[in-house]
Amino acid sequence: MVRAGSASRPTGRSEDTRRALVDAAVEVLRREGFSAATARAIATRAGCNQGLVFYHFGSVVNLLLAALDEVSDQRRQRYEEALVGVQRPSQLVDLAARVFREDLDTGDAALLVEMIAGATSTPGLGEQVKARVEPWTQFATAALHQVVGASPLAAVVEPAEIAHAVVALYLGLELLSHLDGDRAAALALFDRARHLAALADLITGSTAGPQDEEET
Amino acid sequence: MVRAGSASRPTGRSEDTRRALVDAAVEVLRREGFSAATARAIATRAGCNQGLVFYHFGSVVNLLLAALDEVSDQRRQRYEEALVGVQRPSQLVDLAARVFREDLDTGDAALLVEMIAGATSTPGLGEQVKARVEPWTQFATAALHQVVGASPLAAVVEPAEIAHAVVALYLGLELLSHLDGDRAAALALFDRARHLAALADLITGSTAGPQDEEET
DNA sequence: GTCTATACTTGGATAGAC
DNA sequence: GTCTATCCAAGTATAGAC
Repeated sequence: MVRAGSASRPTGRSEDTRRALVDAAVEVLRREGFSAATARAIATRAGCNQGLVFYHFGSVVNLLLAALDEVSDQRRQRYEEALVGVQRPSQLVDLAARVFREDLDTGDAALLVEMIAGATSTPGLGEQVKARVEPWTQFATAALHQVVGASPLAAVVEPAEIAHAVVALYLGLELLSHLDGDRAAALALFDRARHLAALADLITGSTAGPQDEEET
Repeated sequence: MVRAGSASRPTGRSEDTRRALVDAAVEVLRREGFSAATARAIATRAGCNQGLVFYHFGSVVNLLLAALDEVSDQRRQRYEEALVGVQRPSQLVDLAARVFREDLDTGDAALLVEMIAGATSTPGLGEQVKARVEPWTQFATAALHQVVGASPLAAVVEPAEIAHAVVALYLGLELLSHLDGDRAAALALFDRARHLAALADLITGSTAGPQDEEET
Protein backbone atom coordinates (compact mmCIF):
# COMPACT_ATOMS: atom_id res chain seq x y z
CA MET A 1 0.00 0.00 0.00
CA VAL A 2 2.82 2.38 0.78
CA ARG A 3 4.07 3.95 -2.36
CA ALA A 4 7.63 4.73 -1.40
CA GLY A 5 10.14 6.39 -3.66
CA SER A 6 8.56 8.52 -6.36
CA ALA A 7 5.78 10.46 -4.67
CA SER A 8 3.48 11.60 -7.43
CA ARG A 9 4.03 8.62 -9.69
CA PRO A 10 2.10 5.54 -8.78
CA THR A 11 4.14 3.88 -11.49
CA GLY A 12 6.45 1.60 -9.58
CA ARG A 13 9.42 -0.44 -10.62
CA SER A 14 7.44 -3.60 -11.03
CA GLU A 15 4.03 -2.10 -11.47
CA ASP A 16 4.84 -1.49 -15.10
CA THR A 17 5.60 -5.13 -15.62
CA ARG A 18 2.40 -6.24 -13.97
CA ARG A 19 0.37 -3.88 -16.06
CA ALA A 20 2.10 -4.91 -19.26
CA LEU A 21 1.36 -8.53 -18.48
CA VAL A 22 -2.27 -7.91 -17.66
CA ASP A 23 -2.77 -5.88 -20.82
CA ALA A 24 -1.08 -8.55 -22.88
CA ALA A 25 -3.20 -11.25 -21.27
CA VAL A 26 -6.33 -9.28 -22.14
CA GLU A 27 -5.23 -9.03 -25.75
CA VAL A 28 -4.30 -12.67 -26.10
CA LEU A 29 -7.56 -13.85 -24.51
CA ARG A 30 -9.58 -11.58 -26.75
CA ARG A 31 -7.87 -12.52 -29.98
CA GLU A 32 -6.62 -16.06 -29.56
CA GLY A 33 -8.72 -17.50 -26.80
CA PHE A 34 -8.18 -19.43 -23.63
CA SER A 35 -6.14 -22.33 -24.85
CA ALA A 36 -3.66 -20.06 -26.60
CA ALA A 37 -3.24 -17.89 -23.54
CA THR A 38 0.01 -19.42 -22.32
CA ALA A 39 2.70 -17.80 -20.22
CA ARG A 40 4.97 -17.66 -23.24
CA ALA A 41 2.44 -16.13 -25.61
CA ILE A 42 1.43 -13.48 -23.09
CA ALA A 43 4.96 -12.61 -22.02
CA THR A 44 6.08 -12.33 -25.63
CA ARG A 45 3.30 -9.88 -26.35
CA ALA A 46 4.15 -7.96 -23.20
CA GLY A 47 7.77 -7.87 -24.28
CA CYS A 48 9.13 -9.48 -21.18
CA ASN A 49 10.49 -12.74 -19.89
CA GLN A 50 8.10 -15.59 -19.52
CA GLY A 51 9.14 -16.30 -15.94
CA LEU A 52 7.73 -12.97 -14.81
CA VAL A 53 4.24 -14.34 -15.14
CA PHE A 54 4.99 -16.68 -12.26
CA TYR A 55 6.90 -14.15 -10.23
CA HIS A 56 4.14 -11.56 -10.36
CA PHE A 57 1.04 -13.73 -10.48
CA GLY A 58 2.09 -17.14 -9.26
CA SER A 59 0.44 -18.97 -12.12
CA VAL A 60 -1.02 -18.44 -15.56
CA VAL A 61 -4.63 -18.70 -14.43
CA ASN A 62 -4.08 -16.06 -11.80
CA LEU A 63 -2.90 -13.72 -14.51
CA LEU A 64 -5.92 -14.57 -16.63
CA LEU A 65 -8.20 -13.80 -13.71
CA ALA A 66 -6.44 -10.47 -13.24
CA ALA A 67 -7.14 -9.78 -16.90
CA LEU A 68 -10.79 -10.69 -16.41
CA ASP A 69 -10.98 -8.39 -13.39
CA GLU A 70 -9.47 -5.58 -15.37
CA VAL A 71 -12.08 -5.60 -18.12
CA SER A 72 -14.93 -6.50 -15.77
CA ASP A 73 -14.28 -3.51 -13.57
CA GLN A 74 -13.98 -1.12 -16.48
CA ARG A 75 -17.16 -2.41 -18.01
CA ARG A 76 -19.22 -2.39 -14.88
CA GLN A 77 -18.27 1.20 -14.29
CA ARG A 78 -19.33 2.17 -17.81
CA TYR A 79 -22.57 0.29 -17.45
CA GLU A 80 -23.52 1.86 -14.18
CA GLU A 81 -22.90 5.34 -15.47
CA ALA A 82 -25.00 4.62 -18.52
CA LEU A 83 -27.86 3.28 -16.43
CA VAL A 84 -28.39 6.56 -14.62
CA GLY A 85 -31.57 8.20 -15.85
CA VAL A 86 -32.83 5.17 -17.73
CA GLN A 87 -36.50 4.64 -16.94
CA ARG A 88 -38.41 3.40 -19.93
CA PRO A 89 -38.00 -0.10 -21.36
CA SER A 90 -37.00 1.23 -24.76
CA GLN A 91 -34.23 3.25 -23.13
CA LEU A 92 -32.95 0.14 -21.43
CA VAL A 93 -32.94 -1.77 -24.70
CA ASP A 94 -31.05 1.06 -26.34
CA LEU A 95 -28.50 0.95 -23.55
CA ALA A 96 -28.18 -2.81 -23.83
CA ALA A 97 -27.74 -2.61 -27.59
CA ARG A 98 -25.04 0.04 -27.33
CA VAL A 99 -23.14 -1.72 -24.60
CA PHE A 100 -23.36 -5.08 -26.29
CA ARG A 101 -22.10 -3.71 -29.57
CA GLU A 102 -19.15 -2.14 -27.77
CA ASP A 103 -18.28 -5.36 -25.99
CA LEU A 104 -18.54 -7.23 -29.24
CA ASP A 105 -16.20 -4.82 -30.98
CA THR A 106 -13.63 -4.47 -28.23
CA GLY A 107 -13.57 -8.19 -27.62
CA ASP A 108 -14.60 -7.89 -23.98
CA ALA A 109 -17.48 -10.24 -24.58
CA ALA A 110 -15.14 -12.71 -26.24
CA LEU A 111 -12.80 -12.58 -23.28
CA LEU A 112 -15.58 -13.38 -20.86
CA VAL A 113 -16.81 -16.27 -22.99
CA GLU A 114 -13.32 -17.69 -23.29
CA MET A 115 -12.84 -17.62 -19.56
CA ILE A 116 -16.17 -19.30 -18.88
CA ALA A 117 -15.62 -21.99 -21.49
CA GLY A 118 -11.98 -22.40 -20.52
CA ALA A 119 -12.91 -22.87 -16.89
CA THR A 120 -14.01 -26.40 -17.76
CA SER A 121 -10.40 -27.36 -18.32
CA THR A 122 -8.94 -26.03 -15.11
CA PRO A 123 -10.06 -27.36 -11.71
CA GLY A 124 -11.12 -24.56 -9.41
CA LEU A 125 -11.27 -21.90 -12.09
CA GLY A 126 -15.01 -22.26 -12.46
CA GLU A 127 -15.69 -20.89 -8.99
CA GLN A 128 -13.45 -17.90 -9.60
CA VAL A 129 -15.06 -17.04 -12.89
CA LYS A 130 -18.51 -17.53 -11.47
CA ALA A 131 -17.82 -14.95 -8.78
CA ARG A 132 -16.89 -12.52 -11.53
CA VAL A 133 -19.96 -13.16 -13.64
CA GLU A 134 -22.45 -12.78 -10.83
CA PRO A 135 -22.14 -8.99 -10.40
CA TRP A 136 -23.17 -8.84 -13.97
CA THR A 137 -26.39 -10.74 -13.55
CA GLN A 138 -26.96 -8.57 -10.49
CA PHE A 139 -26.54 -5.49 -12.58
CA ALA A 140 -28.99 -6.72 -15.18
CA THR A 141 -31.50 -7.56 -12.46
CA ALA A 142 -31.18 -4.11 -10.94
CA ALA A 143 -31.60 -2.48 -14.33
CA LEU A 144 -34.81 -4.40 -14.94
CA HIS A 145 -36.14 -3.48 -11.54
CA GLN A 146 -35.38 0.14 -12.23
CA VAL A 147 -37.37 0.04 -15.44
CA VAL A 148 -40.25 -2.20 -14.50
CA GLY A 149 -40.67 -0.52 -11.13
CA ALA A 150 -44.21 -0.62 -9.84
CA SER A 151 -45.81 -0.66 -13.25
CA PRO A 152 -48.29 -3.34 -14.32
CA LEU A 153 -45.39 -5.09 -16.02
CA ALA A 154 -44.08 -6.04 -12.60
CA ALA A 155 -46.87 -8.56 -12.28
CA VAL A 156 -45.74 -10.54 -15.28
CA VAL A 157 -41.99 -9.96 -15.31
CA GLU A 158 -39.53 -11.60 -12.97
CA PRO A 159 -36.37 -9.46 -13.18
CA ALA A 160 -33.94 -12.11 -11.94
CA GLU A 161 -35.25 -14.57 -14.48
CA ILE A 162 -35.08 -12.16 -17.39
CA ALA A 163 -31.64 -11.06 -16.28
CA HIS A 164 -30.41 -14.61 -16.45
CA ALA A 165 -31.81 -14.97 -19.95
CA VAL A 166 -30.33 -11.68 -21.07
CA VAL A 167 -26.86 -12.59 -19.86
CA ALA A 168 -27.15 -15.99 -21.52
CA LEU A 169 -28.27 -14.36 -24.73
CA TYR A 170 -25.35 -11.95 -24.54
CA LEU A 171 -22.89 -14.82 -24.21
CA GLY A 172 -24.52 -16.91 -26.89
CA LEU A 173 -24.69 -14.07 -29.38
CA GLU A 174 -21.01 -13.42 -28.82
CA LEU A 175 -20.23 -17.07 -29.57
CA LEU A 176 -22.20 -16.98 -32.80
CA SER A 177 -21.01 -13.57 -33.92
CA HIS A 178 -17.44 -14.55 -33.36
CA LEU A 179 -17.93 -17.75 -35.29
CA ASP A 180 -19.63 -15.98 -38.17
CA GLY A 181 -17.23 -13.06 -38.12
CA ASP A 182 -20.39 -11.05 -38.43
CA ARG A 183 -22.33 -9.15 -35.82
CA ALA A 184 -25.21 -8.19 -38.09
CA ALA A 185 -27.51 -10.97 -36.94
CA ALA A 186 -26.98 -10.03 -33.31
CA LEU A 187 -27.63 -6.36 -33.92
CA ALA A 188 -30.77 -7.10 -35.90
CA LEU A 189 -32.16 -8.74 -32.79
CA PHE A 190 -31.77 -5.55 -30.86
CA ASP A 191 -33.74 -3.68 -33.45
CA ARG A 192 -36.51 -6.17 -32.99
CA ALA A 193 -36.26 -5.85 -29.22
CA ARG A 194 -36.59 -2.11 -29.54
CA HIS A 195 -39.95 -2.47 -31.21
CA LEU A 196 -41.17 -4.73 -28.46
CA ALA A 197 -39.83 -2.33 -25.87
CA ALA A 198 -41.84 0.45 -27.44
CA LEU A 199 -44.94 -1.53 -26.55
CA ALA A 200 -43.70 -1.97 -23.03
CA ASP A 201 -43.19 1.77 -22.85
CA LEU A 202 -46.92 2.21 -23.27
CA ILE A 203 -47.64 -0.05 -20.34
CA THR A 204 -45.18 1.44 -17.91
CA GLY A 205 -46.04 4.91 -19.10
CA SER A 206 -49.81 4.58 -18.94
CA THR A 207 -50.23 4.18 -15.19
CA ALA A 208 -47.70 6.77 -14.16
CA GLY A 209 -44.91 8.75 -15.67
CA PRO A 210 -41.33 8.82 -14.47
CA GLN A 211 -42.56 8.21 -11.00
CA ASP A 212 -42.14 6.69 -7.61
CA GLU A 213 -40.53 3.39 -7.09
CA GLU A 214 -41.49 0.52 -4.92
CA GLU A 215 -39.90 -2.77 -4.35
CA THR A 216 -41.14 -6.20 -3.46
CA MET B 1 -13.95 -47.93 -50.44
CA VAL B 2 -14.16 -51.70 -50.61
CA ARG B 3 -14.62 -53.29 -47.24
CA ALA B 4 -12.76 -56.52 -47.86
CA GLY B 5 -12.57 -59.39 -45.43
CA SER B 6 -15.64 -59.63 -43.25
CA ALA B 7 -18.55 -59.14 -45.57
CA SER B 8 -21.54 -58.19 -43.46
CA ARG B 9 -19.64 -56.57 -40.59
CA PRO B 10 -18.33 -53.13 -41.25
CA THR B 11 -16.41 -53.53 -38.02
CA GLY B 12 -12.83 -53.70 -39.23
CA ARG B 13 -9.57 -54.10 -37.42
CA SER B 14 -8.92 -50.38 -37.41
CA GLU B 15 -12.51 -49.27 -37.30
CA ASP B 16 -12.56 -50.21 -33.64
CA THR B 17 -9.65 -47.94 -32.95
CA ARG B 18 -11.23 -45.03 -34.79
CA ARG B 19 -14.45 -45.46 -32.89
CA ALA B 20 -12.69 -45.76 -29.57
CA LEU B 21 -10.82 -42.55 -30.26
CA VAL B 22 -13.92 -40.65 -31.34
CA ASP B 23 -15.83 -41.80 -28.29
CA ALA B 24 -12.96 -40.84 -26.03
CA ALA B 25 -12.69 -37.44 -27.70
CA VAL B 26 -16.39 -36.87 -27.09
CA GLU B 27 -15.98 -37.71 -23.43
CA VAL B 28 -12.94 -35.54 -22.91
CA LEU B 29 -14.50 -32.56 -24.68
CA ARG B 30 -17.67 -32.90 -22.65
CA ARG B 31 -16.00 -33.22 -19.29
CA GLU B 32 -12.72 -31.37 -19.51
CA GLY B 33 -13.16 -28.99 -22.37
CA PHE B 34 -11.28 -27.95 -25.44
CA SER B 35 -7.93 -27.05 -24.00
CA ALA B 36 -7.66 -30.35 -22.14
CA ALA B 37 -8.54 -32.33 -25.22
CA THR B 38 -5.01 -33.34 -26.15
CA ALA B 39 -3.92 -36.35 -28.16
CA ARG B 40 -2.52 -37.93 -25.04
CA ALA B 41 -5.55 -37.36 -22.85
CA ILE B 42 -7.87 -38.75 -25.51
CA ALA B 43 -5.69 -41.73 -26.37
CA THR B 44 -5.28 -42.61 -22.72
CA ARG B 45 -9.03 -42.66 -22.25
CA ALA B 46 -9.42 -44.71 -25.41
CA GLY B 47 -6.82 -47.11 -24.09
CA CYS B 48 -4.51 -46.83 -27.04
CA ASN B 49 -1.28 -45.25 -28.15
CA GLN B 50 -1.20 -41.53 -28.60
CA GLY B 51 0.29 -41.77 -32.08
CA LEU B 52 -2.88 -43.39 -33.38
CA VAL B 53 -4.64 -40.07 -33.23
CA PHE B 54 -2.35 -38.84 -36.00
CA TYR B 55 -2.41 -42.03 -37.97
CA HIS B 56 -6.19 -42.21 -38.10
CA PHE B 57 -7.12 -38.54 -38.11
CA GLY B 58 -4.02 -36.67 -39.15
CA SER B 59 -4.25 -34.14 -36.33
CA VAL B 60 -5.94 -33.53 -33.02
CA VAL B 61 -8.41 -31.01 -34.38
CA ASN B 62 -9.55 -33.42 -37.04
CA LEU B 63 -10.37 -35.90 -34.33
CA LEU B 64 -12.24 -33.25 -32.40
CA LEU B 65 -14.25 -32.42 -35.49
CA ALA B 66 -15.05 -36.09 -35.95
CA ALA B 67 -16.30 -36.09 -32.36
CA LEU B 68 -18.42 -33.03 -33.07
CA ASP B 69 -19.84 -34.72 -36.17
CA GLU B 70 -20.68 -37.79 -34.17
CA VAL B 71 -22.83 -36.01 -31.61
CA SER B 72 -24.24 -33.53 -34.13
CA ASP B 73 -25.53 -36.26 -36.37
CA GLN B 74 -27.07 -38.21 -33.53
CA ARG B 75 -28.72 -35.14 -32.18
CA ARG B 76 -30.06 -33.87 -35.44
CA GLN B 77 -31.65 -37.23 -36.06
CA ARG B 78 -33.33 -37.23 -32.68
CA TYR B 79 -34.53 -33.70 -33.20
CA GLU B 80 -36.03 -34.35 -36.57
CA GLU B 81 -37.92 -37.37 -35.35
CA ALA B 82 -39.26 -35.37 -32.43
CA LEU B 83 -40.39 -32.55 -34.68
CA VAL B 84 -42.79 -34.74 -36.62
CA GLY B 85 -46.34 -33.88 -35.65
CA VAL B 86 -45.47 -30.71 -33.80
CA GLN B 87 -47.87 -27.99 -34.80
CA ARG B 88 -48.71 -25.71 -31.94
CA PRO B 89 -46.22 -23.27 -30.43
CA SER B 90 -46.55 -24.82 -26.99
CA GLN B 91 -45.66 -28.21 -28.44
CA LEU B 92 -42.55 -26.72 -29.97
CA VAL B 93 -41.54 -25.18 -26.66
CA ASP B 94 -42.05 -28.51 -24.97
CA LEU B 95 -39.87 -30.17 -27.56
CA ALA B 96 -37.19 -27.52 -27.16
CA ALA B 97 -37.27 -27.85 -23.39
CA ARG B 98 -36.94 -31.62 -23.51
CA VAL B 99 -34.16 -31.60 -26.03
CA PHE B 100 -32.27 -28.87 -24.28
CA ARG B 101 -32.45 -30.64 -20.97
CA GLU B 102 -31.12 -33.79 -22.56
CA ASP B 103 -28.23 -31.97 -24.20
CA LEU B 104 -27.43 -30.28 -20.92
CA ASP B 105 -27.38 -33.59 -19.08
CA THR B 106 -25.46 -35.61 -21.65
CA GLY B 107 -22.94 -32.84 -22.16
CA ASP B 108 -23.65 -32.49 -25.86
CA ALA B 109 -24.35 -28.81 -25.41
CA ALA B 110 -21.09 -28.43 -23.52
CA LEU B 111 -19.20 -30.13 -26.30
CA LEU B 112 -20.60 -27.77 -28.89
CA VAL B 113 -19.81 -24.73 -26.78
CA GLU B 114 -16.26 -25.92 -26.18
CA MET B 115 -15.69 -26.37 -29.88
CA ILE B 116 -17.04 -22.95 -30.74
CA ALA B 117 -15.07 -21.20 -28.03
CA GLY B 118 -11.98 -23.28 -28.72
CA ALA B 119 -12.11 -22.41 -32.39
CA THR B 120 -10.70 -19.01 -31.52
CA SER B 121 -7.39 -20.62 -30.68
CA THR B 122 -6.93 -22.66 -33.82
CA PRO B 123 -6.65 -21.01 -37.24
CA GLY B 124 -9.12 -22.49 -39.70
CA LEU B 125 -11.17 -24.33 -37.10
CA GLY B 126 -13.77 -21.61 -36.99
CA GLU B 127 -14.93 -22.30 -40.54
CA GLN B 128 -15.21 -26.00 -39.86
CA VAL B 129 -17.24 -25.52 -36.71
CA LYS B 130 -19.42 -22.94 -38.36
CA ALA B 131 -20.38 -25.41 -41.06
CA ARG B 132 -21.47 -27.80 -38.33
CA VAL B 133 -23.53 -25.25 -36.42
CA GLU B 134 -25.44 -24.00 -39.42
CA PRO B 135 -27.64 -27.10 -39.93
CA TRP B 136 -28.78 -26.46 -36.45
CA THR B 137 -29.94 -22.94 -37.05
CA GLN B 138 -31.56 -24.29 -40.21
CA PHE B 139 -33.41 -26.85 -38.18
CA ALA B 140 -34.65 -24.26 -35.73
CA THR B 141 -35.79 -22.06 -38.60
CA ALA B 142 -37.68 -24.94 -40.20
CA ALA B 143 -39.31 -25.81 -36.89
CA LEU B 144 -40.52 -22.26 -36.46
CA HIS B 145 -41.87 -22.18 -39.97
CA GLN B 146 -43.70 -25.39 -39.35
CA VAL B 147 -45.39 -23.95 -36.30
CA VAL B 148 -46.04 -20.41 -37.40
CA GLY B 149 -47.15 -21.54 -40.83
CA ALA B 150 -49.68 -19.26 -42.40
CA SER B 151 -51.16 -18.10 -39.12
CA PRO B 152 -51.42 -14.43 -38.16
CA LEU B 153 -48.22 -14.88 -36.20
CA ALA B 154 -46.32 -15.08 -39.48
CA ALA B 155 -46.81 -11.37 -39.94
CA VAL B 156 -44.87 -10.49 -36.82
CA VAL B 157 -42.40 -13.35 -36.47
CA GLU B 158 -39.27 -13.77 -38.58
CA PRO B 159 -38.29 -17.43 -38.18
CA ALA B 160 -34.65 -17.04 -39.16
CA GLU B 161 -34.22 -14.23 -36.65
CA ILE B 162 -35.87 -16.11 -33.82
CA ALA B 163 -33.91 -19.22 -34.69
CA HIS B 164 -30.66 -17.31 -34.33
CA ALA B 165 -31.75 -16.03 -30.95
CA VAL B 166 -32.86 -19.46 -29.81
CA VAL B 167 -29.54 -21.05 -30.74
CA ALA B 168 -27.68 -18.24 -29.01
CA LEU B 169 -29.81 -18.67 -25.93
CA TYR B 170 -29.16 -22.40 -25.98
CA LEU B 171 -25.41 -21.84 -26.04
CA GLY B 172 -25.47 -19.10 -23.43
CA LEU B 173 -27.64 -21.08 -21.04
CA GLU B 174 -25.24 -23.98 -21.34
CA LEU B 175 -22.33 -21.71 -20.44
CA LEU B 176 -24.11 -20.40 -17.36
CA SER B 177 -25.53 -23.74 -16.26
CA HIS B 178 -22.15 -25.33 -16.52
CA LEU B 179 -20.56 -22.54 -14.54
CA ASP B 180 -23.21 -22.70 -11.85
CA GLY B 181 -23.29 -26.48 -11.80
CA ASP B 182 -27.03 -25.95 -11.78
CA ARG B 183 -29.54 -26.16 -14.60
CA ALA B 184 -32.49 -24.98 -12.57
CA ALA B 185 -32.35 -21.41 -13.80
CA ALA B 186 -32.29 -22.55 -17.40
CA LEU B 187 -35.22 -24.90 -16.96
CA ALA B 188 -37.24 -22.24 -15.20
CA LEU B 189 -36.99 -20.18 -18.35
CA PHE B 190 -38.64 -22.90 -20.34
CA ASP B 191 -41.55 -22.97 -17.95
CA ARG B 192 -41.98 -19.29 -18.55
CA ALA B 193 -41.71 -19.81 -22.29
CA ARG B 194 -44.44 -22.41 -22.12
CA HIS B 195 -46.85 -19.91 -20.69
CA LEU B 196 -46.09 -17.47 -23.45
CA ALA B 197 -46.44 -20.23 -25.99
CA ALA B 198 -49.91 -20.99 -24.65
CA LEU B 199 -50.89 -17.48 -25.71
CA ALA B 200 -49.40 -18.08 -29.13
CA ASP B 201 -51.43 -21.25 -29.34
CA LEU B 202 -54.58 -19.16 -29.22
CA ILE B 203 -53.43 -17.12 -32.18
CA THR B 204 -52.35 -19.97 -34.39
CA GLY B 205 -55.24 -22.11 -33.18
CA SER B 206 -57.90 -19.55 -34.04
CA THR B 207 -57.42 -20.12 -37.77
CA ALA B 208 -56.88 -23.86 -37.77
CA GLY B 209 -55.63 -26.54 -35.46
CA PRO B 210 -56.40 -29.74 -33.60
CA GLN B 211 -56.97 -29.29 -29.90
CA ASP B 212 -56.42 -32.64 -28.29
CA GLU B 213 -53.21 -34.29 -27.26
CA GLU B 214 -51.89 -33.81 -23.80
CA GLU B 215 -48.27 -34.31 -23.11
CA THR B 216 -46.17 -34.02 -20.01
C1' DG C 1 12.83 -6.99 -4.92
C1' DT C 2 13.12 -7.86 -9.84
C1' DC C 3 14.22 -10.54 -13.40
C1' DT C 4 16.85 -14.27 -16.39
C1' DA C 5 18.60 -18.73 -17.33
C1' DT C 6 17.62 -23.25 -16.72
C1' DA C 7 15.09 -27.65 -15.32
C1' DC C 8 11.63 -30.46 -16.12
C1' DT C 9 6.92 -31.94 -18.02
C1' DT C 10 3.58 -32.35 -21.47
C1' DG C 11 2.04 -32.13 -26.27
C1' DG C 12 2.17 -32.71 -31.44
C1' DA C 13 3.97 -35.24 -34.96
C1' DT C 14 6.68 -39.00 -37.52
C1' DA C 15 10.13 -42.62 -38.68
C1' DG C 16 10.24 -46.94 -38.70
C1' DA C 17 8.82 -51.70 -36.36
C1' DC C 18 5.49 -55.28 -37.03
C1' DG D 1 -2.17 -51.28 -43.28
C1' DT D 2 -1.71 -50.76 -38.28
C1' DC D 3 0.64 -49.37 -34.50
C1' DT D 4 4.82 -48.12 -31.22
C1' DA D 5 9.04 -45.87 -30.02
C1' DT D 6 11.14 -41.75 -30.39
C1' DC D 7 11.94 -36.81 -31.53
C1' DC D 8 11.44 -32.02 -30.92
C1' DA D 9 8.73 -27.95 -29.67
C1' DA D 10 6.04 -25.68 -26.28
C1' DG D 11 4.41 -25.35 -21.56
C1' DT D 12 4.95 -24.58 -16.47
C1' DA D 13 7.72 -23.57 -12.85
C1' DT D 14 11.94 -22.27 -10.11
C1' DA D 15 16.84 -21.68 -8.73
C1' DG D 16 19.72 -18.43 -8.72
C1' DA D 17 21.83 -13.97 -11.04
C1' DC D 18 21.59 -9.03 -10.57
